[in-house]
Amino acid sequence: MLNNVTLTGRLGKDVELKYTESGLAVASGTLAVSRRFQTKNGEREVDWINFVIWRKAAENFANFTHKGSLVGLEGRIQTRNYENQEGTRVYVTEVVVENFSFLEPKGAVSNSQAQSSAPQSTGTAKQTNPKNDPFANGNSSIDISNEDLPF
Amino acid sequence: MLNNVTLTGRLGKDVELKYTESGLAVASGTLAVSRRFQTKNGEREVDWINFVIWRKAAENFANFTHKGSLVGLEGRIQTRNYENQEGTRVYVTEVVVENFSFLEPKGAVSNSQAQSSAPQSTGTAKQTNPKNDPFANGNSSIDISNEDLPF
Amino acid sequence: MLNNVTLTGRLGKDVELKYTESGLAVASGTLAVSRRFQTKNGEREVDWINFVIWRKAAENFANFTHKGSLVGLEGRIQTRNYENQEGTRVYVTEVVVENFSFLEPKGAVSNSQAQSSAPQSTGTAKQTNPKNDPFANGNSSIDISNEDLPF
Amino acid sequence: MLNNVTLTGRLGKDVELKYTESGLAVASGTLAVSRRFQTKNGEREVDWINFVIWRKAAENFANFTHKGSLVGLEGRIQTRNYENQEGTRVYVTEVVVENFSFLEPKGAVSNSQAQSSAPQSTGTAKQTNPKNDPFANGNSSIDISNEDLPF
DNA sequence: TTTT
DNA sequence: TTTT
Repeated sequence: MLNNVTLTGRLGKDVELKYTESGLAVASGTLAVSRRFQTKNGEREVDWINFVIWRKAAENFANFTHKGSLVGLEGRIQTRNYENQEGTRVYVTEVVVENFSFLEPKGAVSNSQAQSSAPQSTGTAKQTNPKNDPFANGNSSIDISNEDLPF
Repeated sequence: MLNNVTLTGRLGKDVELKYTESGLAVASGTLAVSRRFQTKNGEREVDWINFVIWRKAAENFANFTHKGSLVGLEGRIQTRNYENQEGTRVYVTEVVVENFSFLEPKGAVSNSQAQSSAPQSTGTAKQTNPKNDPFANGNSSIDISNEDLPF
Repeated sequence: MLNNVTLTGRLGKDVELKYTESGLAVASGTLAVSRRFQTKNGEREVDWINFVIWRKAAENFANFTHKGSLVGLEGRIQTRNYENQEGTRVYVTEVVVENFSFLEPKGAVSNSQAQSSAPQSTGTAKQTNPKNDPFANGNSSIDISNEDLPF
Repeated sequence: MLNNVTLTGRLGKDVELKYTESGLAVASGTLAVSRRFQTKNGEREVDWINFVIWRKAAENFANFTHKGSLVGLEGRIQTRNYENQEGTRVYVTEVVVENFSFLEPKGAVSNSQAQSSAPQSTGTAKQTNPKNDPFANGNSSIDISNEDLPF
């Protein structure tokens, strides 16, 4: 069945990069997407949309974004559920990202490198220190060979 | 910001039609969208995606669909949260439908009218008894004047 | 950059299956998508959208659809231009399909097999004779291994 | 039927703002959307996608964008055809924009005001001289009342 | 809590 | 638990 989502927005915080036991990279984050219409009182509400990215793309995304980054995401809606510690079932809806696009003007990202502190195993993103951002205003797949792509 | 969703799938149950205190119609339902890829064991997983439809379109949708109907939905992802009876915050992600399309072959819907039992105030959909489905394989907005459209 | 299209509609004619010199399968077709809104005179206009599908998916699509088939398509818009015989530049806009979904009820496709006449080289689709349609109301990727997928 | 397009890209030139005889504003333009994948020779191709925007939104869009602006567009694919001066039929595929989003960082637009030269009747956009861009990184509908919206 |  |  068709299942297609396209979003632009800003990262609510740094993306979180983890690895599954089998070694697969997964980045998870939440995107702030402000609504088209203002409320009567002139405010603009925001939808906070959770997403995940798999494999090599997860690492790329983590390395070139940070809290506040403006990005575009394409993917599909996924639902899952699990039992939490209290024994109640929790329902999760999130976007599985299949393509992304960096929408920041060139240079904007490098500024943010300072706040990167290279955490380890379960850590937040930013393990590497890209000097320049080749993706700025560009696309997601530069230098990503076909084998690397999870989709 | 851009926020766009397109889905096809089957209704997990009859849509639920309610009215706000101010008299606005709202239909809510959940769509079963089977995934593109099978699991290793040859099964096909399903995403259960919640959605809401507002105003006149809600009534139209409720009147011409039922549990199992094949439909297409267009809209945007919305998130909201509230505190439940136990005092814990519940996070909801759902699709606000802005357009829909009936994908059933003509005649398929009328068969289902038998199982309709016309509940009242808070009730599930199917308040009316359409003899034929003018929307079958067609579109959502037949006979819907501009004033009626919530979008 | 983001570039996402989702469509449902009916095939204006049988899809045309060809092979590139390097042996790649390409299916091309046109989808009739009826518009949401009627004109003042109560008619519903149709957009005729050209599309192409590559590789194994092209063959699957060709084998399981025919003129009139109700399908869902996901992909991206592509533009290209070439010089025709008269030396004037022709601009083409088409959808490159990355995923599709058969929306016909089960059995609907087999009826159409009769009109299939298995043409050769440049020919229209339908080279094989599927008895049943395993995809009906299902998805595009049954029995398609990862190697086969063009996306 | 479903017909949904989402794009991000840069305007190939200033949008062209015209008025129909009945006084409806129409903006037309073309968006450069660079492709996800590079060619073997390391280049990134671009799709040049034509679009139109109607009514008040057309004027807003024209006033706050210029050649090179980074924007997001949502809408649907439309096809039409007409006979040109030479008597040959021309087929047009374009995106009818139903929502848009400015993705430029704040301030970026005002820089471009200098190159605006406010043409008249058939002219290119930029009739007004917005000092600030209230839409920067924001949304399309600020200060647009419901009556103004073409969708 | 789910559909074919 | 949030972004500009």
